[in-house]
Amino acid sequence: MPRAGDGERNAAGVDPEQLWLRPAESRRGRKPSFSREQITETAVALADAEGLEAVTMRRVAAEVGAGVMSLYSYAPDKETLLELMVDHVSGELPATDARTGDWRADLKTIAHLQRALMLRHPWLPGALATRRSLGPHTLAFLESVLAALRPTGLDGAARLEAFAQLTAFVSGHVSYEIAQATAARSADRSAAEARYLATVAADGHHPELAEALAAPGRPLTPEATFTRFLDRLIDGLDSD
Amino acid sequence: MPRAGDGERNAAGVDPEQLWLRPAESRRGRKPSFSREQITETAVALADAEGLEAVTMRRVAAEVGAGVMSLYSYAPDKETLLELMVDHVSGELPATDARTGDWRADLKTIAHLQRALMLRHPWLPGALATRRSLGPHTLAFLESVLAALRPTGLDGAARLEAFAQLTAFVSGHVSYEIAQATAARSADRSAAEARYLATVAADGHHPELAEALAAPGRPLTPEATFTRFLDRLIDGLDSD
DNA sequence: TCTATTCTCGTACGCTGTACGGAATGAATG
DNA sequence: CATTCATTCCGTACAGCGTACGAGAATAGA
Repeated sequence: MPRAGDGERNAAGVDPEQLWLRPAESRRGRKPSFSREQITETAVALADAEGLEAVTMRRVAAEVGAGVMSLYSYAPDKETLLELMVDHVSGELPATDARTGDWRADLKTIAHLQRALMLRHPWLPGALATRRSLGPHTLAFLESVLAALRPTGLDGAARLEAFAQLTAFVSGHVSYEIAQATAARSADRSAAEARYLATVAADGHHPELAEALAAPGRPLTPEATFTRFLDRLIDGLDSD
Repeated sequence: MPRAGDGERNAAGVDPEQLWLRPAESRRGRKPSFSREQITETAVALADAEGLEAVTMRRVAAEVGAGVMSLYSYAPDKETLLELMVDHVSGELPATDARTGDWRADLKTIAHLQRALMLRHPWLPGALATRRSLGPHTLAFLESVLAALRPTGLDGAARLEAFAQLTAFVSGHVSYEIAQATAARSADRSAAEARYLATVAADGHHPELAEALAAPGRPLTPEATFTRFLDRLIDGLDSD
C-alpha cells in the first residue's frame, strides 16, 4: 500500500467501507443534481490546470455549478474528495495482465506507466504524500503489481512493501523532476538561487559543492535518470 | 538537493541570499526581544510534540511568548519558518568527514543517520516533501554527501541527483514506516480498514491481494527493510 | 534632547473547511 | 390525492488560518 501520514498527525479520513462499498440504492428523496464522478472529474481537471492548492471546496463547487455545501452530499469532507481524485486518475493505469515472463521487465513497464501518469497529473505525487486511496482503481492496480511480483518469491508482506516502495520511489522521482522543470521555468527565482549557491561555493568551505556545480557533465534526461535508479531498485528486488 | 514543489504551484519562498546571508548588523533601533534561533527551536519542539499541523504562527507566537506579528520580524513568512526548521534539525547530522575508504559503507552510514533524524522528527519527511532548505546545515550535509560520492566517479550533476534521490528514498521510507506505526496505534481506524480489505479480498476479483494478506510471512522489522532497499540503491550507484 | 531606526503587536481582511438548518424535491404510504 | 419522510440543495455563519497595515515603544547616534 502507498504511504500516508508523513509525520503529520494521522489524518484519519473516513471509513473505507462507508466510502467504497455503496451500491447507492436511494429510492426515496430528491434526485441528485450532480454525481460523485462529475465532481471528482471537475476537481481533477482543476488540479491538472491550476495545481492542488486551487482545489478548494468553493472553487470546485463553482466549477461544477453547485452550491458549496452541496458537495458534502457526495463526499463527507475534502480529504475524501482528494482520495476520490487519486483513485480516479489511477483508473488511467492500464491493467497490464499480460505478463511477459520477465518479471523485472514487467515491473519496469509498470513503473514507467506510473511515472507517465504522474507527469500527466503533476499534483499526484503531492497528493499521495499525505494520503492513500483504497478505491477500486487503486486496488486493481495494486492487484496487478502484486501479480507481477509473484515470481520474485517474496512473501505477502514483502510484496506489499515492495509495492509501497516502488510507488514511493516513482512519486519521489517525479516530484524532483517536476521541481527541476518548474524551477527552470521561473527565471527570477532560480537565478537568485544560482547566485546564492555560487556565493556559497566561493567561500572555500564547500569545495565539493563548488566542483559539482562547476562540472555539470553531460545533462542527463530525467527519463534516463529515472530508468537508471529504477533498474537498480528492481534488479535487486528478489535477492537474499 | 532535496526535492520540492510536488506538483503544487511553485511555492517560491524567499530569496536565499536575503535569508541566509545576513551578518545582522543592526546598531540602531529597538533591541530584539527574541531570536530567530529561539523561534525556530520552539517551532521544532512544537512539531516534534504535536505534528506539523500544530505549527501555526499563532501557536508558535504563544509558545514563545510573543505577539503573532512579532514573528514576522524574524522570518518573512511561514514558509521561511519551515525552511528554518528543516535547516535547524539538519544540524543534528554529524559532519562525518571520516571516510572509511569504502564509499558504499559511508553512504549507508549517512542514510541511516538521516533515517534516525527523521524518526526523531517525524514531521521532517512531510516538510521535505514540499520544500527544501539551502541553509548552512543543509549545505554542510550536502557537502559531506558529495564528498562521500566522489569515489563513485559520477559527474557533478549525477552526484547532485544521487543526493536528491537518496534523500527522497530515506524520506519516502520513513514516511511509510511512520504511517504503519501510527496506523497500528489507532485501533479503530486500522480495524475498519482491515475489515474492508478482507471484504475486497473475498470478492474473488483480487486473488493476489487475498493471498498477500493471508500469508504475511515473517514480520520484517522496518530497519531490515530499509537496509535491504538502501543497499540495492547504493550498490548500483556507480554503474551506468 | 532630538531624530532615525528598529522591533512589538492589536486590529482587520480575505481565505479556508464545514456545522447547521430551512427549503425544495419526489417516492412511498395511507 | 394527501401525507409522510428520506434525500438533496445551499445560504448563512463560525472558527481558524496567514499576513498587511500602522500606531506605539524602545534604543543608538547626532
